[in-house]
Amino acid sequence: MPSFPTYAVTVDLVVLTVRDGALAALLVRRAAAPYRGRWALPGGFVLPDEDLAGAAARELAEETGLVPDAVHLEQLRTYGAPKRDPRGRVVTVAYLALLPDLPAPVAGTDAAAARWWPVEGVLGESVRLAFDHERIVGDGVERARAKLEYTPLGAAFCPAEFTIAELRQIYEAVWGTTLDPRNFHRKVTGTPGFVVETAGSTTRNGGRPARLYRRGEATLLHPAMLRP
Amino acid sequence: MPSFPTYAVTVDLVVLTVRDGALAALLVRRAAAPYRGRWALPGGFVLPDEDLAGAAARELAEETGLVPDAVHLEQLRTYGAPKRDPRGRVVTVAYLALLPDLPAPVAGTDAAAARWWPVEGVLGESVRLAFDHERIVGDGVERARAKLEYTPLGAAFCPAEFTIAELRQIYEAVWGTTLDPRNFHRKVTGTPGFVVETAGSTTRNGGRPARLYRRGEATLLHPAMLRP
DNA sequence: GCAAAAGTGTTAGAATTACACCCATGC
DNA sequence: GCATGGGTGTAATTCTAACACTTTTGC
Repeated sequence: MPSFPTYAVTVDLVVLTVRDGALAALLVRRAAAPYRGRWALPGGFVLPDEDLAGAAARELAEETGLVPDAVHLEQLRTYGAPKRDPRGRVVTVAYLALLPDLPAPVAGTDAAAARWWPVEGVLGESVRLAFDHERIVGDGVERARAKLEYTPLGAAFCPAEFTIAELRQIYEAVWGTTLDPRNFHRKVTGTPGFVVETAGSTTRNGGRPARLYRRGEATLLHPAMLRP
Repeated sequence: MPSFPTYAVTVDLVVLTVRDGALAALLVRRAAAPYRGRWALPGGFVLPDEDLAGAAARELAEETGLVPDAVHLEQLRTYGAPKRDPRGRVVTVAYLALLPDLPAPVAGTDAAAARWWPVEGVLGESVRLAFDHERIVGDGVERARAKLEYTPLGAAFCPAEFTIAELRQIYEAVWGTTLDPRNFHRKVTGTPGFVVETAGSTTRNGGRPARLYRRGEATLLHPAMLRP
């Protein structure tokens, strides 16, 4: 094997949830240079005997206290432009995590300053991120929006039991649209494996009691639910 | 910045074309250990001042002589399991390239032994690849199959001018199915921006002359063309 | 003329859309 | 009773699937 250049390899996490009717990303404030004081994606170096998904799961657990089974975590894309980190050549493998709105917002151990930011602000002008993280967030959001079309992943944003209207509000927040409640209900309940009816019901949203559902086993939607 | 582990970073290419009615991948025979003599994906180290897509384009040009504009090249996925390369920790960023069937099959400069292999054999038992390359090929093939559904990328496998029937044969080869020629024709010509009619026609496939088309400007198909 | 492939027409079914309307609760 | 949201019915429309049929070439 000839000599070859070496690189630092990190994982960065685009952690998304729906809070207050809006899609939000988890960001941490950088305590050290470069970009000291700027908001950035949570992440860190890949350890020597850890695989990439394992590093992503570890970082997510450190930031949120969540066990990997409870969340959806998938590889997003890898970023490796030569000048993306002023300290040297750093290649980062970005992962996308989709979470229910957490009761204890951020139970991080090493995140003194971590909070949820609406993605509208992050992708607009109101929050400036470190490194190329705004682009990574943008790619993560677009992946999430696309996946809601052809997978049942919208339920990953919901707690264990949820109503169809709550699921619909997830779609509306992620896509930034409104959906017909009646057609949405039929589409979701009529797609085998999308959701499973439970015994319970709730009136937490007012009006007639709504049935509670759990996530189903399906991984793909046929046919897809297209954005309007 | 604390101390951190460093890694070798490579790009590996899943280069696909359709030859003799079958989807085929470009593989090179390894001249050195490990896996000496085994077939593997073309690829190599990312140079210090090169970005990832640039490294992929350079490797592709070295193997095929093709300029980047003429081919479709996209990032596929990154593989970084600790033991995937016995020489040490190597993270590889896989790229997917889609090419027309080349007249001069492999005009590689540094590929003494390079050839096209039908993916059926690569993903079956008849060819054993080095490293985790079989899995990478599998991921690339699945990406290509999926993308034909919702993008006009099938045309990336065709020469500059092609008939609708030739495009249909691409789909049939990639998906391993048969498609109704009449409905396919209507779907392709009826989707704005998928293909653009040219002045020419050809009888190279026998029968009534077929109009020749070029790739259109569209990047997404609405509605998608689903696999049967 | 005949074979072969290109391309058009037509019809039945499936899925989406847009609403009207009824249901079951809290107050 | 009445407001509120949950859920079903139904018709118009669009998209797909299946296949009969016509067109234009080579031989």
